[in-house]
Amino acid sequence: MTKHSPRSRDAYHVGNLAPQLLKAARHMLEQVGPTKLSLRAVSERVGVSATAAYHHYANRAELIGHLAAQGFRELAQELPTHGSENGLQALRNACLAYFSFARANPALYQLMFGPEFADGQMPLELHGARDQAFSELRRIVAEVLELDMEQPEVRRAALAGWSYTHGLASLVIHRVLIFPAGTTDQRFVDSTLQGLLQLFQVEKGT
Amino acid sequence: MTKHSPRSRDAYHVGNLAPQLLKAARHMLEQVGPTKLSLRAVSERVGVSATAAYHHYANRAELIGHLAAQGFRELAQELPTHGSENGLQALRNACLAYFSFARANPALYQLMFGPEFADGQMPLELHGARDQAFSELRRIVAEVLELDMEQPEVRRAALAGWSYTHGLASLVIHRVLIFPAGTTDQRFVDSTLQGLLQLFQVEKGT
DNA sequence: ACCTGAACACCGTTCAAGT
DNA sequence: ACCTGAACACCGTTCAAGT
Repeated sequence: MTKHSPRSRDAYHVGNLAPQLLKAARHMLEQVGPTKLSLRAVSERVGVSATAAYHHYANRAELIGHLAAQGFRELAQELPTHGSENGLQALRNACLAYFSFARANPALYQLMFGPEFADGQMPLELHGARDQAFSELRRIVAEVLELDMEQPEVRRAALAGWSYTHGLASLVIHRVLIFPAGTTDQRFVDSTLQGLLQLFQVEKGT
Repeated sequence: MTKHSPRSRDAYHVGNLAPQLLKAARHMLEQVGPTKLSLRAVSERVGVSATAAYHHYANRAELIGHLAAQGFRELAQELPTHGSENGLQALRNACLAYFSFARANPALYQLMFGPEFADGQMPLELHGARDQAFSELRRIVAEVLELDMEQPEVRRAALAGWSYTHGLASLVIHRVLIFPAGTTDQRFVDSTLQGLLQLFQVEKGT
């Protein structure tokens, strides 16, 4: 009969709210999409008042900033191309890993590269995580080119490679390109890479 | 003294509201960004009640759908690479035109490729305009490859080229890559294209 | 046919107050 | 220190009503 008795959402406060909010947000993100993820809904899901989140995150932007940072960390982890025989293989494998990550976490990927952070303002954590992911890419490209990571050629080539892969992932995720029904990520990435090669074989001839 | 006298917003109704709303929306889009463009604000700007728009567009999605379609039409128009000496030049010029369009209309570009239309649902007009823009790209690639537009090789190559250019534009627009201060669109596109070439010169050696 | 105002169900965010 | 409820300024959208 005491006031302690749980009332279906387990009373007053929960303990470590911050990570719980993050987890709930991550889960809801893939359900409702990056633009429609609301603080109020996330709070309610955790079983806490709508304003409780503001004691752990400055605002919505900071919450989704953490989400995006998490995404970049996971992406950076999956990039390393374990056992690749040669440069071509390493590049292809990185491209494939990148593409598969985006396909597996479409809403998170949209958030990571979406307009929410297009203005300069974004959490430091996010900026760091993003740079680290790009570093991973540069490392791979440096190996392929057999140059030092800091060389400007490496930077340019990494940037170009990132553009290509990001573009492919982005177009598929936003359903601008319809991903062919009967195919695997691997086959699709390979086939499109063939297309790119063909475009440049012509260029070399001129 | 009649009721006809204009009251600063010119009385009851305006005439051709639909295009006026579109125009106002287009203008506000670049100011507030794709996610924050609101029907209410657009309506107020035109000087009309918040609900008036619903007599001309089914909902917000349809309004911004028209906006995006307009974007694809303009993009398709700017792609044709008038006088290009050879294939490489044509490709580069298309890439540059595409990139410049995105840089000149960042919010519109974000809208065109943003999550708003990632679910299957989008206006027919938008779908058509998008396909037409892609057709333009295929035509250019077909010329470069000296093949028929309908060939699957052309489709794949166009898709790859689109991915690359879209990726580059998208990363710059979302400020993932910081566009170098002292540079022009032309120099930036050329430099990055060099990077891509370098990446593939290695591949050819394997 | 075209537009308005009130209303509903949502948002993000602030602030005084409670434990 | 951590959480809540009421409140404010916004949304999209519906609906009955006005011209």
